[in-house]
Amino acid sequence: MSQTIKLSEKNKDFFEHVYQVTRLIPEGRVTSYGAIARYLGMGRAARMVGWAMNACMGRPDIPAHRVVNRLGMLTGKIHFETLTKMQEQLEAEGIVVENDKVVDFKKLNWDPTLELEL
DNA sequence: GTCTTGACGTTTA
DNA sequence: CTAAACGCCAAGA
Repeated sequence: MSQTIKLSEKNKDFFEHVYQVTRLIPEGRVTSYGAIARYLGMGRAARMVGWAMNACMGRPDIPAHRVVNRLGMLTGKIHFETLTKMQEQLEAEGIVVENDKVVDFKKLNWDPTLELEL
């Protein structure tokens, strides 16, 4: 019955939350999937964040290039228009990327739970 | 309805 | 320190 609809709405809400948080990432900063997932209450479901990102592809309003894994590696670059697009966009914002990973990632790490102070 | 895959993260060997 | 397995939730085949 309404269960299916209810679930769909809930999922949509989760996706939108991911989009909003990603959109709130300041320029020159990066965050991790796990951080967003935890902020949304998903805890260890960091994969869902990546899944949501894949659905957000095609939207320039969502800086998916600012979202990297916990190691600061550009794991999602393969889903971009080009493999170098992600790195180029990061460098354009002042983020130094080397060997497909963000330099000083720890310093540039932007955690919504901390910055937004839940 | 079941199995596999997936832009991750943590834990154990 | 490195490598592999498990756990998480969702979607596609």
